[in-house]
Amino acid sequence: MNRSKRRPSISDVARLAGVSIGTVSNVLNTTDKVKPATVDRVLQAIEQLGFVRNDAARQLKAGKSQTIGLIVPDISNPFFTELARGAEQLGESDGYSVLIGNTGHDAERERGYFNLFEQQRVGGIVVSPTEDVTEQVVQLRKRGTNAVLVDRKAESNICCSVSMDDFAGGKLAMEHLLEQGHSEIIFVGGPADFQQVADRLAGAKSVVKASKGRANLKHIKTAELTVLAGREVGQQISAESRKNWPDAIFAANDLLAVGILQAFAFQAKVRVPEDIALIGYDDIDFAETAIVPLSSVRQPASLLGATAVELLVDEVERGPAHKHRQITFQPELIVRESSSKPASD
Amino acid sequence: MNRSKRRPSISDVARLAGVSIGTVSNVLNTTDKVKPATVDRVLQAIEQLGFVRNDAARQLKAGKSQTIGLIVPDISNPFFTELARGAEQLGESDGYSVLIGNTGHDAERERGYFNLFEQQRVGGIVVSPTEDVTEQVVQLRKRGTNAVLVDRKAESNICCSVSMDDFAGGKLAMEHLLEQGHSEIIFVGGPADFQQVADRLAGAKSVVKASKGRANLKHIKTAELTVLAGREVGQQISAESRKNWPDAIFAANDLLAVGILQAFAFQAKVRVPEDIALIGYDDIDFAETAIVPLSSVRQPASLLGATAVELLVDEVERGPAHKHRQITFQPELIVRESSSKPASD
DNA sequence: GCGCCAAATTGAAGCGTTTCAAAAACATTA
DNA sequence: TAATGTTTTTGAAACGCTTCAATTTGGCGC
Repeated sequence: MNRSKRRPSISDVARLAGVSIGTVSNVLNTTDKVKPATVDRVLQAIEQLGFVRNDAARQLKAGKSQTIGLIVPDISNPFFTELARGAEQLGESDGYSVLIGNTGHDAERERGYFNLFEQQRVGGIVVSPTEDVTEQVVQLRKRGTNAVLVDRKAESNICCSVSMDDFAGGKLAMEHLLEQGHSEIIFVGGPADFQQVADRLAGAKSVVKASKGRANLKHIKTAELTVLAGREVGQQISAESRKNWPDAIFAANDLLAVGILQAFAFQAKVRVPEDIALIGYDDIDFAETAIVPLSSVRQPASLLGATAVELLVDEVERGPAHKHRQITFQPELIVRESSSKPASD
Repeated sequence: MNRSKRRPSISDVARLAGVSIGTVSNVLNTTDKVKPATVDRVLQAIEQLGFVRNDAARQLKAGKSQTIGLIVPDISNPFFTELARGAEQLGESDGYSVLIGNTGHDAERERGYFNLFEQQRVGGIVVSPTEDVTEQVVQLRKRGTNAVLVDRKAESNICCSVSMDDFAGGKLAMEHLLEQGHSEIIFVGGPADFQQVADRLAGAKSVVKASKGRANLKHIKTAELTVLAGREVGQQISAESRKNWPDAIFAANDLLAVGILQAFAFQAKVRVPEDIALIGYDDIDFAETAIVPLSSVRQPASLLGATAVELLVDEVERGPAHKHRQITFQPELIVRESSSKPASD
């Protein structure tokens, strides 16, 4: 109707209902100390005026908001979509909304979201960091905003963190490949300064070392952890003459593995697993339904997100009684067809 | 340090810098009417105290926030991820942050986000609706919050909308399949009450009708538009005896098409496009890199999102001068291998 | 030193809530 | 009826910011 008019406030409601603003506030917050008849009158006035509570004012008074900021490097990666879902679910059950900030691996944008969330006085921040955020977290905390690291281990005493044991995951995948009788193996992944990638590679290397020459590991670096990057590597490998093919490929994540799979399938030259075995990492939903069901190292992404939020909420609500914890989950090997021992060979 | 202490406010800064709070505010808002020396002093005080502006207070005063709420039914669908990206980019260039609410096709959650966003006094709401939101939008608008529909056409006069011509898209795909010489065609998709799906099917049907008996269209309904649902349909079709196979399949979106493709490839029975041609819808990034590059009907998802935000911002900023518009984009046929005419046949 | 103008700074009002001590209304008992 | 206890209601004081009319300061010409 009259779009220019001020939106009705709590005091407009009070006036119309013939009560004080304190009473309206009590009704809004469902305090049980208001007489039912009064409640009705107030609700009616609210309805009539189309009153909607102003969250900014509420927050200003409260000093804190029932919101958690989640910063992730790449929301289009199913691992993070899943992680976010876990965070949202646990947040909701504790009465928090989760706001997602997507950085695209850009440190600048990461800092932008730290700022935005701090200005909004979110209850706390969960971050899967792109760059080293230790200093930022320390500062943030000094100013009174809590933070929890996810998918990255924190230096203890700084803050809580929920991470995966990527080194163990790398070992798991590599040991599996060796057990299957493979010895010439290629690790595909990058950039090298992604901690997770580096750890997985290190885990794999440790197995090679322990095998005392029974296995050999090469590393093909990629600029990204995407399907497209995987596809390029796959084409590159299948273009080699057959004798240069590895026995197996360990991809740093499932997106890469899927890309490799696509390249192989498209050219119909390399058969998986008969010619080259393949294992990925993350066990995204898509792995199971890939053209050849993909072996992978499962990370409980949803649980990671949920646990991070849980720790954060604990910190926010228990205050000084809270103690920082570094939780590390162990990954789990999921064997599917892409890395199975050739049946008849 | 002392985490219990109140966070510093603008007046703490003012006191330390020896100026009035008005001046501090001017510095924060980079008004040019402050002497450089004063600016320095204030900035130093801000630094020293670790002051961070309280956004709630700022918003309360302003009455509006520089935020736009975006409500989508399924953020894990690349179409919506892309749409959101477009919305974010345009929003950012106009100085708005975009908050994303994911409903999972749940009308209850959709209403929840409407409420949340309204309480937060967002600048406006962009929604790709799950249920009919006409009434909600009308109410919202009456109370002073603007909204724009995306991927769904609005009844004119209600609000702006940015949609795709799904009927035309359905025609496009179908005409292409007929041109390739196919006549027995299956449309895969559902639920039937998704407007987009219904429109695409209607478009396809209109072509069949115009063909005067040259073509025949069946409909296999699915409960979701996911890879998994597609896979099931694919298995079902390939399980049929060869003579019951259709010439071509038109999938209501690319996720379904990819699932179908997977089922066919896995069982190595049906060849695409030699045995059955396949076309999807959306042209998600993944379509091009699918195991058989997937023909599709391109929707400029990013542009949809950006345009919706553009209309919303126009409405918010120009107020009464704004006129509602219903923008409809035309989809574009993208022919790839999955539907090409068999080379030698 | 004076007057004048522009530039810089001030400070109080107000945004819409929540909170909480105090007041009012009502109920119960002596 | 008065005294007492209990349930409701009240209303003013924050919360931390922006705004803007009013005031102060500083520069300049005379």
